[in-house]
Amino acid sequence: MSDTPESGTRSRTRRAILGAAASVLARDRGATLADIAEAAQVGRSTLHRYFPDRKVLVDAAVADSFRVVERSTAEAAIDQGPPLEAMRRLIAAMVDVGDRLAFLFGDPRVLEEAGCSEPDPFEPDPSVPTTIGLIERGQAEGVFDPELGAEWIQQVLWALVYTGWEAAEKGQLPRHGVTSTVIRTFENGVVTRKR
Amino acid sequence: MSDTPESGTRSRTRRAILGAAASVLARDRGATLADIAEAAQVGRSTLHRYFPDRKVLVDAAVADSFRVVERSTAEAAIDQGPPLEAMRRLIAAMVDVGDRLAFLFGDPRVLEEAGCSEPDPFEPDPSVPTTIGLIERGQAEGVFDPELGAEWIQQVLWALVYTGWEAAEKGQLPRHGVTSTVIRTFENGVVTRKR
DNA sequence: TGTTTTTGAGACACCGAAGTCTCATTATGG
DNA sequence: CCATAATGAGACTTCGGTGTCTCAAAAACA
Repeated sequence: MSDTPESGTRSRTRRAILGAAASVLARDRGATLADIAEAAQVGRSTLHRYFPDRKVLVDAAVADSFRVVERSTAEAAIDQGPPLEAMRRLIAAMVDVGDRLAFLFGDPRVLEEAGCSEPDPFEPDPSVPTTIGLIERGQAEGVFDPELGAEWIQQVLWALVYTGWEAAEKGQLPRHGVTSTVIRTFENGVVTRKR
Repeated sequence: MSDTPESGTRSRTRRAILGAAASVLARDRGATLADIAEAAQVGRSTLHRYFPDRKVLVDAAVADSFRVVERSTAEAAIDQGPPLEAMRRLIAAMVDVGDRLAFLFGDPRVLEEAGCSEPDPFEPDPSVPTTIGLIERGQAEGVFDPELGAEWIQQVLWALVYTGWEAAEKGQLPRHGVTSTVIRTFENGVVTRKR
């Protein structure tokens, strides 16, 4: 239980590896540990020194990305204000951490059950506002389509953010336009409607 | 050029392998050739007999899935009738071949450029109606949001169909409800609107 | 500067999947 | 029913990624 605070150098190296892992694996699952080490500008030995084996690394990267996404989405304060506004803030926050999200999105285990603002399949902390909560609130207020399941809407949210990130990644969409495009699509779909 | 028509048995086996490959790889890239062989109810030797190495198999499976998707979407006759109706038929057709689509969707090479009704990055056949064509027609007629890029709308289409397939796969959505849910979401997004 | 920490390069064994081959067994079709 | 086509099981080799270890160089720190 007496965890030495870890030197500044070490924690910096650790973060570099975790970030590289998320980034590389987001673009290519099945990437090699050597690939990740290279992206982190670190020797393969060093990587193994911090993370004994692949599983440990991926687990840590998942947990880390969760924290990053959580931090970002927490700032969106999705339990505050009108659901529509809150959702827009949430989408912006998600796009901001697109690569982390893409990584999590691509991981089979995480993909299973996806509560966005809660740490994994742990028991949901009632004090932390969830995406599902926001969606249900919006449905209750008649803002979000009540005929669609809340989980479905959440899946769509993830899918659209991911698609936006991917489009930007491929240069099909300008970085700065992703958020507004995703929001517009998420809210209205693709069909033109009067008012 | 003199390709022997191939015996009925052989072509049946070949199809079984290709189908199994698409199905298995859709759910798990990185699946083993042994996994695929098992799913195809075929010995690993037989698989290698038909497809010398993994690359050849995957390439063939991609091409085959393309044909399947193409066949299905061709029946939707997306160049006929009102764009909205045509799009609904297209979505239904895509959902019908969801696993093939999921397989293609998950393949890095195919994911690059995605003309849906044309055979790969080959030069587009002007006689074959494309998804992009349908979208642009819809935009011209004012049915689809003209402020969204046609490619973006296509990406969204794929993403939603994929998400729907995945939801059904996980039992989150009943099979029979996928098409209508995807259509509804695609057209209107998730926000409730007056008329 | 001297000491300790941290690192990178390389050598090595290990393991699982891929690919090759043989041979006996089972279908298929004339 | 026989000849041939097709298959499956298994033995075997190859190959690439993984994980372990050593040692000298570089960086951090006091």
